[in-house]
Amino acid sequence: MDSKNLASLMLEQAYISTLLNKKMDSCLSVHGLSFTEFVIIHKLYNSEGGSQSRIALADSVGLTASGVTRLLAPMTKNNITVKIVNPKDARQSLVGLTSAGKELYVNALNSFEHSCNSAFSLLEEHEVLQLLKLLNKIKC
Amino acid sequence: MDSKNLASLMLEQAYISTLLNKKMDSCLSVHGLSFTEFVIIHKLYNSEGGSQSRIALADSVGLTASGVTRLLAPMTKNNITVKIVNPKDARQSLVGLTSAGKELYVNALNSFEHSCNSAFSLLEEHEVLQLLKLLNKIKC
DNA sequence: GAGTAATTGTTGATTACTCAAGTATTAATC
DNA sequence: GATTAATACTTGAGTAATCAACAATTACTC
Repeated sequence: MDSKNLASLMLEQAYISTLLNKKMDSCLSVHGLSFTEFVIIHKLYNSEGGSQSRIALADSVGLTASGVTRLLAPMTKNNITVKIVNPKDARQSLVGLTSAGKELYVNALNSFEHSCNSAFSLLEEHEVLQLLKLLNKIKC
Repeated sequence: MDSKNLASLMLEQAYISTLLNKKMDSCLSVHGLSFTEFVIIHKLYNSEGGSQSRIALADSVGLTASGVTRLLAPMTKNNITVKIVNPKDARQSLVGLTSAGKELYVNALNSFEHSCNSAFSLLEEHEVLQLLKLLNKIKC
């Protein structure tokens, strides 16, 4: 396999990703959310029981525990997320969405999906699935 | 087209990209380079005439002009890049690689290609090309 | 050719992280 | 049951980027 192609792929992927991130940030800014914040509330909304530990959240999002702490502080202050004490393990504090947070998610999801539609509008359905499959073969 | 698939694709892509970025950062750190710095010297090494304006560099890398200025300052101080005054346009200052910079690039490229090989080792050649083609259909 | 607009950078202030070190709690070992 | 190790955060310090505002220069228009 030609290393040159692999290098190009990596560079192209990184380039596209920065641009997509910016696109998503700008589309979500009308809801007062960054893309990362949206990903967090998306994970919370779609997680079993509606709550998760900070570590699990960090892993599932690709952030450090520290990053999650810092991200959640203002969101909790703004009544989007809540800290739920775990009675079985005092080290853990679970994070959940408030009802305001859930509502915010539903609205933001709408904008997000719009923006995804626009970004991927040149792809046929089978290409989307193919892309997903190929991305999942990458070893990070 | 199902919006849910597109949303998943966006989220998956973002997740993989952060992990890949970290992987590249760590593989290049032995050369004292961040991934972004590597991308910069890659563009310079492979650009016609061996030099580029800061704006062109910023665009090709997905950074702002400001980001490029800040990135290049220490690299110029460390004798990796040089500022070349453009006699035809005093606003522009072109950026080029020093010979130390070129040498650094060649060494770093080796590590980078190794890391790409590892990241994409589960992909067949035709899948790599397919992935590249699909990524280029994304509208950022 | 003077005046306005556009381009190319740089800089101060801010944001979004990271890492390393610390605290608190739970689990494992002897 | 005491000690050591591991886990789940949090916090201080630092880094890498952003944006908005600025200066310098060039291009456009009348």
